[in-house]
Amino acid sequence: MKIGHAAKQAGLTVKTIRYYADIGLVIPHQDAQTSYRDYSEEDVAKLQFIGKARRYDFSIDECRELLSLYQDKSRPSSEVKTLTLEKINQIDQKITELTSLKTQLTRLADSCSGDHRSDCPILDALSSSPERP
Amino acid sequence: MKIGHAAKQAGLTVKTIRYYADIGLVIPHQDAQTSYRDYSEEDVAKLQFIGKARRYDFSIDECRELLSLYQDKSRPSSEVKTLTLEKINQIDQKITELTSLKTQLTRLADSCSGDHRSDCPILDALSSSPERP
DNA sequence: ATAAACTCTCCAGTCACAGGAAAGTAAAGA
DNA sequence: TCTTTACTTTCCTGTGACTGGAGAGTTTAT
Repeated sequence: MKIGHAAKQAGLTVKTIRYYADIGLVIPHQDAQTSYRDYSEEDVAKLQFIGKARRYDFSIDECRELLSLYQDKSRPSSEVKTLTLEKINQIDQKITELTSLKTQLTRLADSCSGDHRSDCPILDALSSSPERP
Repeated sequence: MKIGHAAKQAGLTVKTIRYYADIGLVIPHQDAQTSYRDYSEEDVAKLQFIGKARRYDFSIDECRELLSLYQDKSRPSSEVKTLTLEKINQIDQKITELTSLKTQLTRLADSCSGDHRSDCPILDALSSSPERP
């Protein structure tokens, strides 16, 4: 099937799929006559797999790893689980950072009257030295 | 003062400061003889300001805006507050997304035995069509 | 036969820098 | 004074994961 069709099936853009072919993530058969990419059902399944993993915030390299695990019928499930737990930790850490950031910004915003006057504790906090956010 | 000194004062790297000069964020005086950048105390204060704002997750463009508000002594504080509240909303949205992601991944990880056997519900979930994560 | 829809490759841009090369300049020590 | 070391300059490339667009070729529908 041609790339546009594959894109619809996989829920990705044509550009993205071409990019995945370029970086060797999902390499379709190439029609010698037309030089059109030709995607098999299996290719589409891989693309769907990647699309989902990307939505779960896995990087391309992690997708590559997951894909090879996916295709290796004899690998232990612990490998996949480890990768997933690592990803959960990364996400957790990011959430912690963002939450702290939000707390601090909220405190700043609360301290600012936000009216027509020019006096602004937010800018004061940003410009005060030394570095004590 | 020269760029290395300014970098230490501001807690940024030399590379970063040069980049900020390139994009017109903080443009120092240029010594005609040596062609060395020459940073004033005020420049350093701006760099510190930007460094702090960046740590608060403001983009470069938002920093540019904050900086111009910072330098405009007559602007109303409401403008700064609005920008800050928008940023808080962005962060909040990101936290929500990540939390949902974490929940889903945790559910997947929990369902996987993670042992030597090859059977893996995580990969099953990633490869199952249609798109119901 | 023609027009619309699709595909191809190649190049540039995104964001906020970091790394590194090659060359010039300044400060410190012998 | 000479040399070494430390600093600075510009320029180019690379990052991640694509997106947008140009210009050309191909297929399908009318």
